[in-house]
Amino acid sequence: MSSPAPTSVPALEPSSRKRLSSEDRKQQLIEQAIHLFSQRGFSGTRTKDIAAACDVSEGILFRHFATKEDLYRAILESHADEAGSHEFMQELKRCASAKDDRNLVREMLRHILSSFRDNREFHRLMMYAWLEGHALADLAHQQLGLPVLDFISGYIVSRQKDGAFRAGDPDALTVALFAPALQFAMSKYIFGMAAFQQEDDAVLEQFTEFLLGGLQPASAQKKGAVLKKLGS
Amino acid sequence: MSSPAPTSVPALEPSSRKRLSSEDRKQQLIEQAIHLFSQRGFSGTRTKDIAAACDVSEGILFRHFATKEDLYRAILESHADEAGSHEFMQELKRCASAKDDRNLVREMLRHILSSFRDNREFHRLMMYAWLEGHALADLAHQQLGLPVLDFISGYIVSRQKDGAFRAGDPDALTVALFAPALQFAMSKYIFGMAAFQQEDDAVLEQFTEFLLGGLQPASAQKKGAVLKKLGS
DNA sequence: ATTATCTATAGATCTATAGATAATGC
DNA sequence: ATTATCTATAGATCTATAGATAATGC
Repeated sequence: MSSPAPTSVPALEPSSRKRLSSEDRKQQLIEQAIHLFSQRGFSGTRTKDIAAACDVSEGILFRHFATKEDLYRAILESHADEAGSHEFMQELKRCASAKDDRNLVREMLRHILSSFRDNREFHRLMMYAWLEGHALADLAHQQLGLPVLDFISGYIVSRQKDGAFRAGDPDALTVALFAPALQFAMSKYIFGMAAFQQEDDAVLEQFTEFLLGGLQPASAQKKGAVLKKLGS
Repeated sequence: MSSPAPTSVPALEPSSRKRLSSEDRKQQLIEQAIHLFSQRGFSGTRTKDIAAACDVSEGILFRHFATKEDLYRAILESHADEAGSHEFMQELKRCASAKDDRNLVREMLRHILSSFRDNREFHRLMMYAWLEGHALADLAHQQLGLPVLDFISGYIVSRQKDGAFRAGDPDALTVALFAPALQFAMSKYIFGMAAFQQEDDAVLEQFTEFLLGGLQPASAQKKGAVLKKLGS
């Protein structure tokens, strides 16, 4: 006990404890909250820890956000309209009007993979929100997810009319197109599963060719459904 | 206010408050815990609520499980070895030795869909466990998931040697095969997304044909990778 | 003068335990 | 006699608030 630890020492150098503007502090709180909520979920995260991560007292947190739930909402809303998907949708439309199936599929998958890679915390958060049945998960999906899904579904219909894609329920085919990249990205970036550490670029190419194959009309394939159906 | 509610009335008829054997009560607690944990996650669920769902006091819960964490472990462990996947694996092997690709894929998808349909609470729980980084999620995956993944991956390799499946990384192709059914089942049964309410049997057939198409070697398809590659 | 911040604390809730009580099985 | 159960409560933790203090901008 040579150096009796004083109980109320300011832990950090005072210089590091800047006094931020209301807006800056608010943003910082949101930022740290994303980080912590994404790791432990809403009910697994303590307001105390969020405040500590910003090096302020809890009182400050509740001055900016009346309740913990308010803070959560602010996060989800802050990302809900933050698209970056504008350019992405433009790119998709370019490919679609050129009927460039390969690049359309590739861009779709690339977007999914990079979105999860670059915003894994947000996606983790959204997954918690889905599990917890938070209304804003649904809202975010309607704003971010559905437009893309609808567009792809529509493209499939048009290409089916061209005879370029197999017949079948466009919605099911849409799921089938998105699923591999989503599944891979979730396993790798959200769940951190050990078995999914391949490079994004490599699986991107693999999936693209596979999916294009799946989209081929049955008649374009050597053997398959037709023969089997007759046989059984 | 004709019948003033007394404050400490035994809420239910005494007859319904059976005194269960230790083992029965334990099972009941696990059952209700699955139900509640799957809805709100580990930290979102109160031991008080679990006990109440079994119509016993909290003390009883802690007599059976020393800590809340212990109860959680007991749940995950109770399902970890509960396979039912034995017959499933047998069926897969039958299809594999007959080189019946279509039925193999179909059985795979059917198993995924029915597993999520019949055990949605368990799967929700596992998803929380993954997000929360619980070690037992990884354990369960190693016991339940990996064997199947490895088997499929091995089958793909063998069929590639036959020239029946397209070339490519077997692990990536395995993901692509599982992904649509997993994605659909998760969206429908775990997240309860409004857009995924199609019948399992219908999407099962759609996915099966699509995936078989994706597995076709490039040379078996009318146009595709080869021509495009030469062109670019 | 304004406003970001801290300290201290209220009030609620949550996990876990101790000791008393009542139902069951022998 | 054994053991499942309840009641009551300790001790920790968590959200949220009130009032005092100190840094900033004018």
